[in-house]
Amino acid sequence: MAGATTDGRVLRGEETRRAVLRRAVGIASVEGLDALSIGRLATDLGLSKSGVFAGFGSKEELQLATVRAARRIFADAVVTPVADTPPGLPRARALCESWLAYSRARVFPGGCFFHQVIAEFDARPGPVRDALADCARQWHATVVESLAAARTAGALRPDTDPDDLAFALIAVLETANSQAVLHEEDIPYQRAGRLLLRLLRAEAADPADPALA
Amino acid sequence: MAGATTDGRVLRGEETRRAVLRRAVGIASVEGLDALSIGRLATDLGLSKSGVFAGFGSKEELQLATVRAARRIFADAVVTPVADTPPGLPRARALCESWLAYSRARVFPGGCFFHQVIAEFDARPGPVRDALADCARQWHATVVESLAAARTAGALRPDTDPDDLAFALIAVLETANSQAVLHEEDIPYQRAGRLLLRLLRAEAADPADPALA
DNA sequence: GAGATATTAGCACGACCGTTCGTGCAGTTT
DNA sequence: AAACTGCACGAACGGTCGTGCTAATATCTC
Repeated sequence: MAGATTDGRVLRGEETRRAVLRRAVGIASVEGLDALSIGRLATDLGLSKSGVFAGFGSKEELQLATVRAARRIFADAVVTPVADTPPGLPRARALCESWLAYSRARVFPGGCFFHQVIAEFDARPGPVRDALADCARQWHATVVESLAAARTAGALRPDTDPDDLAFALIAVLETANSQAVLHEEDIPYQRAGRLLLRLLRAEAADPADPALA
Repeated sequence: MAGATTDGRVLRGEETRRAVLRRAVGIASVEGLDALSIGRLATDLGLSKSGVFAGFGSKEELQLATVRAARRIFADAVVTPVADTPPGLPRARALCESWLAYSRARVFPGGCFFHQVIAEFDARPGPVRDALADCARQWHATVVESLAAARTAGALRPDTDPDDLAFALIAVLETANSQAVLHEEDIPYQRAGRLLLRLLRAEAADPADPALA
């Protein structure tokens, strides 16, 4: 009972699982979840194929675990850092900047993990697609929330539709990521920065709001 | 000499190549270019694996041919239909509407072919990535051209940056496609329609321009 | 210590992969 | 009619895939 949390065996297992997933999110962000192969992961990490397999039970479970791992990394890289900026418009802006930095810094080597794998699975019904849809919904909701808070706080015009605005902001972010990765340029990020500000200013109650400096 | 164009053998060959590519673009738009397998195409079409292979010479050449085929389909579905609408702002708007209709109608069963496969290959250098980058550049240039024409015609404000505006428009289009496919909804398309108009109006010299009705 | 338990290794399986080869056949040329 | 060309076929190659087994090896409980 006392050893339930200190069992060295399961601890070791979790550690290798983590190692596998660390590698898996990297591969998947570049080549997709389908390119994840158990044998390749095993070779890369000096493990046996059956060892990797045993840690997940099936390829689909490996894919789902990879999505969950990426979700944690995304949250840590994008959402958590803005927790201490004031809610409302400042936080909305911070979220966008944080996302841009996340893509630019290649937190995942292939750019945004979710852009890659959502495109891969969006037309393929199944548990993986469902998990990804959930991630997308939550991220979207996070942005919408901050915009709604900004509106109720009076920083955005009352007739602003937070859903529409969030859609536009996210569209700019995703497209910046996509074009920057595809053409190996920085320009899309600069463009996105300008456009985000313009979109927010267009809906701001006070266009000279210091949060949009 | 006279028979150069009536050789029934090469004609038959081209026909099977076309059949293969018809199937290939469909598969690739849903599952990606990597999911194209020569054996699967052969089985689906009642051909032999080696027959399909011989028609392309390598898997990569099959992928490139698939991209070229998709490019033609895209041009026919999106660009060609707007050739008879007047250049400038009307054509820019028509291009966007045409793109939206192309995605909505599932000209490719998995939504926009290029959204799918660009996400798949954007971080993987090679001939396929290069070909896709070319497609993206050309589409982007098409939109920019129409916006630049609109500006020189006086329909857009002189300080409008056609590149920025094209980026924003394309961002809205791509995101509508992505979300509509992922969540199996129509709402993203409606949102995109509204946002496109708002973006264009914001840059229009005359916000009441009949082209933006 | 002995014994229970959880993680890893080794090995084999059937299926599918891209690719190559030799062959048959339909159409063209002479 | 004979020689040639181009497409498609079937069989087979070496590899890799995901997935089952059965040991071997750590770690915990007693």
